This record gives sequence, C-alpha cells and structure tokens, in this order.
Amino acid sequence: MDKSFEPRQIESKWYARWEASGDFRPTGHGVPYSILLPPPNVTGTLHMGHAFQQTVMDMLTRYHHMRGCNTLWQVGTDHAGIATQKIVENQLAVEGKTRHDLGREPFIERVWQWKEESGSTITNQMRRLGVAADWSRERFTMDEGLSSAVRKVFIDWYRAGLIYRGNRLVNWDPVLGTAVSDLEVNNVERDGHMWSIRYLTADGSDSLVVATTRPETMLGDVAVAVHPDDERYRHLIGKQLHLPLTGREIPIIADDYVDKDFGTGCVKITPAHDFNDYAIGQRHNLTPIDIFTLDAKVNDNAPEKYRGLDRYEARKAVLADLEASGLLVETKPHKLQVPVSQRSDAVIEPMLTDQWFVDLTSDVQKDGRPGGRKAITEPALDAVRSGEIKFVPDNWSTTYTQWLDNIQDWCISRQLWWGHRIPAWYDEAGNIFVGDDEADARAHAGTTPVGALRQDDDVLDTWFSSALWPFSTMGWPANGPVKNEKGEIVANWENDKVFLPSAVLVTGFDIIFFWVARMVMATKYFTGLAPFREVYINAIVRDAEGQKMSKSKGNTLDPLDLIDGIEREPLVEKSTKSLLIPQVREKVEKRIRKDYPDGIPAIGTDALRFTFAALASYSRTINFDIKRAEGYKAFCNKLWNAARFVLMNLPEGEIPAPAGAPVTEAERWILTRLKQTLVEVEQYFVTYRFDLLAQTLYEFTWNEYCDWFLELSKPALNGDDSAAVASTRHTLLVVLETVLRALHPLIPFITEEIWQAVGPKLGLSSASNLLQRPWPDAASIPTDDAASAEIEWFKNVLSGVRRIRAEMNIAPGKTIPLLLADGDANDRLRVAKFATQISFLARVEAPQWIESGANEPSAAAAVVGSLRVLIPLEGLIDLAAEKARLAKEIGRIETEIKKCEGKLGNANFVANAPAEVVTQERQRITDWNVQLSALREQAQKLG
RNA sequence: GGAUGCUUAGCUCAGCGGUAGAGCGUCGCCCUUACAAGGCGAGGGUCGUAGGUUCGAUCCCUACAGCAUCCACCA
Repeated sequence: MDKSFEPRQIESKWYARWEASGDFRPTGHGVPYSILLPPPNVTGTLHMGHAFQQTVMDMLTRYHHMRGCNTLWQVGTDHAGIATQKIVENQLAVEGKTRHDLGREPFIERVWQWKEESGSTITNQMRRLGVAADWSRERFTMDEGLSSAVRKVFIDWYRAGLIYRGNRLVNWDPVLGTAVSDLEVNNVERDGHMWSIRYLTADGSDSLVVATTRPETMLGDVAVAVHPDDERYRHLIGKQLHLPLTGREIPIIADDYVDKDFGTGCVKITPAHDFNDYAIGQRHNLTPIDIFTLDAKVNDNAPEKYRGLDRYEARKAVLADLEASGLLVETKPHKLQVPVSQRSDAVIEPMLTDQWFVDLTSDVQKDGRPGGRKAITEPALDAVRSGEIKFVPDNWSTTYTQWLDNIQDWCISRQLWWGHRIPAWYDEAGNIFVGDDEADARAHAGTTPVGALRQDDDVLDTWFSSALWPFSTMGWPANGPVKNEKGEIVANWENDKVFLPSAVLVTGFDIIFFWVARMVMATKYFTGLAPFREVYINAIVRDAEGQKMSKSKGNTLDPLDLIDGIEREPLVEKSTKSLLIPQVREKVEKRIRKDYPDGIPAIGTDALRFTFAALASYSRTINFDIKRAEGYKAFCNKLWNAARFVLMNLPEGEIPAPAGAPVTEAERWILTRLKQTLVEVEQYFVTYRFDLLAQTLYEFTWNEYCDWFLELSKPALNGDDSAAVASTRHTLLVVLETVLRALHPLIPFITEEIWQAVGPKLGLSSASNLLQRPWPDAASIPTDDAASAEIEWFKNVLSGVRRIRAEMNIAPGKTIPLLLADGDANDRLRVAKFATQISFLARVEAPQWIESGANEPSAAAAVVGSLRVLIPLEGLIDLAAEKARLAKEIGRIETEIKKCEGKLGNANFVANAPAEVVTQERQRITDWNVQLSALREQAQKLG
C-alpha cells in the first residue's frame, strides 16, 4: 500500500469492475429491497442535492445488499418537458430560429438528438459517486415501455370518467405559451400600486370607486361586487354601471367574498383573468370576457385603441385615459403578490383555455361511478393516514395530508411539443376520441366520427409520467418482458412486481406534491399497492453560511469539483460562464476569489459521501462546509494508515485464527466495543440517522481502534509472549476487516481498495467485490465486560500520566520514573498486568510501588479511584504549579460532591426518584469521596 | 390567515427528564519507526426569554421574542 491515501487513483479503477461484475443487479433471492431513483432531468447535470440524496440511497442499497436482500436500485432519467424543450429552443435562438421555424417533427427530432448527446452526462456523474445502481435496467420516461404505460393510464382514467376536457381558467405562461399547474407558479412579492377608479352609474346619478392593482383588466370587467351588508352601497345593488373606456354597462352585484374593510369595499369583477373573479362570475351567471391573446396582448374584445398592446402597455394607456377623463381617483404604492411562472419567470396570466384535467375532487359522477376524490385522492390519503406509507421525519405527513385535503383538479395538458402526446383525437364536429392509437380510439368511440380525425396537439405534464415511475419501470402494463432498443430485457412485470412497494423513497420536500402524492395516487389506483413503504425526506443542501445555493450568488458547488478538486481560475471561469448580467458576474467573481483563494482541494468521492452522511440528521437543511469535508478526508487517510500498520505487522500469507479466545484484555475490549458499535449502526440504518451512524463509526475507528487498540497492540506485538502476538495479529486483522465492511456503504472505494489487501489475509478471495461480503454479524462477536473495565482503568491511568506530562511540560521523548501509592488489590493486579503497556505508552520506567508508611518523594499525581499515580517532582516539575493543579481538581470534585449531597439530602428525591437513580447517586458520591481523599492526601504530602 | 420547523461552546450541529457532547476553529508541547491529512494535552456553554408541571427541566407544557420554510391569500 502507498504511504498515503490518493482517492483519484483508487476510484478510477473500481467502478468499472463493480458495474461489469453484475453485483448491482438483483440477486433474485432474499427479501426484496428496492429503491426508486427520483429520475433526474435527462439533459441535466449532477448538483449537490442529487449527490446528497444519491449517497443516502447508495448507503441503504449497499447495506441491504450486504444483508442478503434481493436488492434493486431502479434508475433512469426524466424527459423534463418544459426544461428540456427550453434548452433546445435557446440553442435555436442562437441560430436566430424558433421552434416554429423548424416545425413540430424536426424540432422533436432535434430534442432527441440533444438527449442523445447530453443524456449520459448525469448518469456518468452518478457513477463517479459510486452508486450501486442497476444500470442494466436504466429507463427513460419517454422510452416505448414507459410511453405505453402513460397512454394506458390516460385511456383508463378517461374511460373511467376520471379525466375530462374542459374550458377552464388556468395559469397561463405567456412566454412559454402553455398552461402550467398551480404548483408551477410561485407568488412573489413585488412593489406595485393600488389604483382607485370611479365608475359612474348608467344614469349618471351616482358613482362608486373600485380599487385594483391591475387597471388594464377593467376592459374585461363584467360586474362590480360589494358586500351585501355594506350600508354604503346597499342602495346600488342591482343597478347598472357605466364601464369607463368601453361603452359597456355592467351590473352591481352583492357577494360575501367582498371584504367591506379592504380598499373601497368595491371589487371589479374580471372572470376571464382572475381566479376569485371567475368563481364570483360563476355564482352570478356572468359571462366572462377575455381580453388577452395567448401572448398577453389585448385582443379584439377590447376597444380598438387598446388592441395589440402588451398588458403592461395597455395598463399605461388605460391609466392615462382614466386620468384624462377624471376617473382616476387615487394612486398609491402597494406591495402585492405576483404569480410568476417557475420555469420562465414570466408573470402568469389566468386564461380561459381548453385543457385536460384529472378529476381529484368529485365524489360521484353523474352516471353514478365514483369520482376522482373517491377513486384517486382518498386512497392516497388513506395510505398515509393508515400508516401503510410512513414519512420520515413524520411531520411531513401533515404537509401531505393537508395538501390532498385541499387539492384541486390536476391540469395535465401542456401546450408544448416535447413530451407524451395526448392520445386523443377530434373529429370535425369536435367529438373526442381517446385510444392507444387512432384505430383504437375509433373502435372505442360510441359514435362515428364526422370527417377526418386530428390528434390533440398538446402533450402531458411531465409529472404525469413521473407519477407512474414505481410501476411503469417494473414492466407494467406489458405482459412479458420489456426490452430496450438494444433488445435487452429491462423489466418484466410478472417478476418485478415483487419490488413493489419499494422500501423507501428518498426525496426532497419540494416535490412531495409534484411527485410523491401523485405516485401514491397512480400506483394505488392501478396496482392496488403503495409505491413505497417509507418516504425519507432529505434535507436541502445549503452553503456553509446556510444560504441557498444559487448560480447568481456564486455559492453553488459542483460535487465533481469537490471530488476532483479545481484550481481557482478555472472555478471562476466555470461559475461565471452562464452569468450574463455584468454586475452579477463581477460579484460572483469576487466571492469565489475570496472564498477559494487556492481553489477547491480534491477530497475524493469517499470523503464527500462521508460528509453527506455525517450531515444527514433530521434537520431540514444541511449547511455544506468544505472544511468539514476535508476533515473526513483526513478520516479516510486515517483508515488507510491504520490498514497499512496492520498489514505491515503481519507475516506473509494467511493469518490463521488462534484456537482459543483472544489472549489480551485489549483484544477482548475492542471486540466488545466493535459489537456495540455494530448494534448501534444497524439501529441508525433503520431510523435513517446517517449522522449518528457516521459519527459512531468515525469514533470507533479513530478514537478506539486507532487511538487505543493499535497503540495497545504495539507492546503486545513487540513482546515475547508468542500466543499474545498471534492472537493480537489476528484480532487487528479481524476488527479491521469488519470495520471495512461496516464502512463500505458509506465509503465504498477506499474500503474496497483496502479490503482487497486485507481479505486474502483471512483466506477470502479477492476475486469478488466487498459488496458481496455479508454484513458483519454482531451477535457472533464475543464480549467481555471485565476486560472492558480493565481497559477503562488503563486509559485513566495513562491519560493521568499524559496530563501531568503535558501540563508540567515534560518532553514527550523523555523517559521518567513512575511511582504508585495506595490503591486496592485490584489496582495491584492491574498494574502488574499492564506494566509493559504503561511503560511503553506513557514513556515511563517500570512502575514502583510505595508501601504505606514509606517515605514519598514530592511528586505530581493522577488519581484513579484510590490509586495515586505519581511522577516524582525532582528536576522535572514546578511544585507550585502542581499544588495549583491539585487545588483546582479538589475544588472541582468538591462541587460535584455538593451537588450529589444536595440531591441525596432532599427527602423528596430519595422518596420519589427511581431506586436505581438513587443508588447511582450514592455510588457517585462514594467514588468522588475516594478520589477526593486520595487528592487530599497528595496535597498534604506536598505540604 | 393556515401549517411546519429552528434558537445549545467562536462557527456548523447532535443530545431531549437524572454527571452538558462532536466536528471545525483557538491555545500549548511534539516530525515518538501507521498516519504532521498526525500525536498528546488545554481552554471555551447560567442550553432564546418568562412562567408552569416534576423530587429533579437544555429536554415536557404554556406564553412571548427572533429566524426559516411551505400552503392559501384582499381586489
């Protein structure tokens, strides 16, 4: 083994071997354990959130594989409709073209081409992370198998009356030219104005004032609403108003929705461009008047002078005209929430359009069949309420159920080209025909089409296909094997349905609604099964200061840069490449030069993974600090060097297991601790406490195995007790091999590399991967509490001597005398037993006992129980300093004793506290007193 | 308006009824033959505030303050 750990060299070789070995595929035996990868955008790149999430999934997959489960990590990618189409449209824009210049078919061809070029980027990045995913089953949401599942779901739901087409008010993105769902709209606070406009009654005798943040929409007003109980306006209800600038007359209506105390108490009603107004319009049978084209320009329903104006130009024009006619009463600044499209940043315009919806809200259909609430929504709610699906942490189930309780119908049609085209056709009379293809659609229609059929131009929401991921990837609905383009079998429902429900879904809270809920709905409906048993909601990765990572802040980190390292200037270049605004660019440049004056050091995949594990508590966010990652790289190095130490202390060839029990106390102690560690680790896997899991293994490896056991093994290995030598060698090896297995799910590369050298020493074949070794069996590891107590004693003695040496500034290399006084019979036995270890590790001469009554030289002391461990002061130690040290220690113990006495002196405590707590307290006070008298005696001896 | 979190050492976070912990940072002393990406040692906290429950509260309850996120929103 090389002198230090070089991640780059070892990582490059292992992944290819793992993947080729077929070890990532299900074994076909054992309890099924499957995980679904949330399919990333096919043309995307790996970000920190992915890396974190995938590390978690990989730890779980590898752990269960080692436990003998029939493990499947189902991977694949998502076509990501809007995002992918936009990228290709941007590419076209560079050539000065739009998708319409190309036409639908050539454009889609071009998107496929882009998918072919960039589709493997993210999957190759995943490989760099070391994921134990079954790539032979990799799927794409638009491959044939998954597309046929999409069609079948659409058709089945349509035929069950659960998908309908309707003219509804939807969130319209005027830049992308498509409807988007409620979830794809963010409300952003912006500075705007509140304008008050006077509307005169038709007869001119009276007037009222409406308040609005969107004056241009008055062109589509169909009424003004007031509260029915509002004394100010009661006399006007039912009268007609003259709508300024339009020549139209509109009624004054009464509706509870209006808040008397807000604004003027009068609300203009524009049903075609506002969701609340739409609802009011429906209640009062008002016909909406839409005034915008699909690109948000004023249409022909408005007076001629405004036609063709963009909505914001129209606003200016309308305000100017109102002002001119004296109807603009007031303009004041106002903060308002503006709906913004997540994908394009465009301000959403509610628009009346024909769209497809999944019914999620009706109880019963007109013909008596169950409606969407009964058939789809409630089963999804029940799955979580009944505990069939469990959220981790549990409070996310509240978020889930509250959303489903208030759900709206799901708008599933998108006016895009890239995606699953809706399997619906229209005849010339507007009748709808739904089917797998045109022939199927005709065959299933109750009527004969009038004229030719034309397929719907729209595609389905990307999340529609994602919702089917749990079962579509398992081969549903095909009968028999599903093959990929190369003719290889990727799924077979008959066999693969054992992987449903999957064990756990690892995902971010941000897609609970988009994806998690919809998977539950679709999977429950079509298979009767839950898609997963648990949903582990992972934290969001932030930067070291807790700021959200964003390109415009320049605080994003590329996981690959952490793995491989990157110099400062290339990092600056890379981070500013896509920033177009000069000020932002400059700011980011500055920040990076400041944060990474030397670039980013290469920490390797294992250290990155370990960092993610160590940060993964139940907290909602994790702040990623490179410093922390560097610390875990040091841990990898520590493990590496521990392995080197063990291997260089072993003779050639296999190391046979000694016949009897381990010879030394140190061995029996480290095995005891190993067992406890494994038991804890298993618990942490069950509860998804990867932070505690990582910490437990870190502490065992570093603070116990390396700091104590390796050190204790040195005198044993150098001693002349050949049984102890043989036994210690074997235990060093066995514990190391076990730790490698326990750490493998977290840090697969380095453990594999080391194991290949360690395994053969135990007679294990290096031909197989570490993943194929069983998870350590804690139950078979022997424990020895007596040995553990002896080692604890030893650690106290040694630490005591070290403390004296450090505080008295005794050179570490200097061998000094060691005297012992008082103590009990046990101490005598232990000193005799550990004499060599004490001398070796504390750098002291052979310990000498001072019999009671004999003269003691003045000395510095460490007290362990009643035993006084003495370092003679002569020539070494500052007497005053030692007195001060003792006084401080005595003071500390006196405080502790006072606390104990306080408790035990309280009759209520003794009467009410559990017996074992009282006993424990009494024991403590006894122990403290033993130590105190030893310290006092020492102080007295010093004078 | 509804919901959910968070507030513990300089920083980032565990702990959650019975001796306050870790990593990083800080301060000493050491290149001791596995490891200076290291070793040994030290310092550092009235656990947001105020009440309550309890023999006992960082931990449970209530209120308040501050911070954060999600959902729904008044034109």
